[in-house]
Amino acid sequence: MNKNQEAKSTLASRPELPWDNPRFRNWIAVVKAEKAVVRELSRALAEVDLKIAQLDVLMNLYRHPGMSQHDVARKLLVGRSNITMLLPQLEKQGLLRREGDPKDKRVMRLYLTDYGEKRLMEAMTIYTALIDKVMAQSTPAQCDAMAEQMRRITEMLQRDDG
Amino acid sequence: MNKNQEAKSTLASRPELPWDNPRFRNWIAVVKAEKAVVRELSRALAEVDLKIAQLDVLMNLYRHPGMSQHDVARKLLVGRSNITMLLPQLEKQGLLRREGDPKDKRVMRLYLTDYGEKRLMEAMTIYTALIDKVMAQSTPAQCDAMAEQMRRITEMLQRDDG
DNA sequence: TGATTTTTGTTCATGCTTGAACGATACTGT
DNA sequence: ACAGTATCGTTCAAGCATGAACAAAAATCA
Repeated sequence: MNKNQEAKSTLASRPELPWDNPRFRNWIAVVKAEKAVVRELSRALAEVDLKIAQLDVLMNLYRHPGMSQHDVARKLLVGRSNITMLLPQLEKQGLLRREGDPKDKRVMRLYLTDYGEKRLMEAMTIYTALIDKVMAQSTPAQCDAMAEQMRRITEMLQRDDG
Repeated sequence: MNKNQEAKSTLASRPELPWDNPRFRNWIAVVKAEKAVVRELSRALAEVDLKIAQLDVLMNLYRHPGMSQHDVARKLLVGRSNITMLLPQLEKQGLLRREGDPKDKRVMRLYLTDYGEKRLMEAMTIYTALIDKVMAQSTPAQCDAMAEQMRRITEMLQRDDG
């Protein structure tokens, strides 16, 4: 392996290295776990021939039928062009349909088809199974506490944004 | 603004949805928070003209001077080709140098330059400042507990991998 | 030794995401 | 009504990550 650590005399002399900061190490753990779950989810979703980005769109359309492309983009925190280039694949597969809004000819309203809903349900079965397995690593109370922390973080950063 | 949300009657009629699963909602909170922090970190790192992927490489080289490209790729959970295409930018900036290993002519050993170390420290100042702000949303005990959960998750999924 | 298999890094084609520029449409204020 | 402004969706070029295919160099083993 690699055992050339003698250059670390410099390291020991440095005060307060980021890697010794417990908060920093804790955050790294979050990133790693998120990456691992996303990776696993990607693999699992291949079984129903869906990408995560596509599933995100379908999920939002299920909850909010008739969303505009702009709405979806904002909800998913991606650019509008991203949605534009994502939709043709989904439409070609017959998962959703786009209808021009008669009130505002600029916007396209998006609706899940029955087939799209069926495929969404298949994907969600896979998704929830994975999340159940992941969250089963902790007690429900711990999960709730963790989620609460995460929501505070998100809220704090969004506050800084605006 | 836009206030056309009357399509919500449909929502109430839907039975037992994944979105009502508390564990599922909790995980979504994790993903959102992670995304928000990554987004903010990207913006902040622009000040020192570094991408997150580049910083990841520099951080690992600081801790393990002489790593091979393969080692770095495995550590960062990315493909080897990714590293190949990442290095020229860093080398051109004078942040690191590549040396062929005399013992094994296949491998290229990577070392941070003094300048690279300096730039790394600047970036880490920004990084840790952000993480401190983020983690300050919870008590140290809560952060530790959360990180512990995350480590269990990562470990569980890696076990499934192998 | 010589043949086979692994490993390391590179190249290349592909796909995803972004941001800027654009046309069409709607809104605002005078 | 009209000129200026804002919004929605599209297009396009650019940046990044990925995986397959490849050449060079080790490692393995008969």
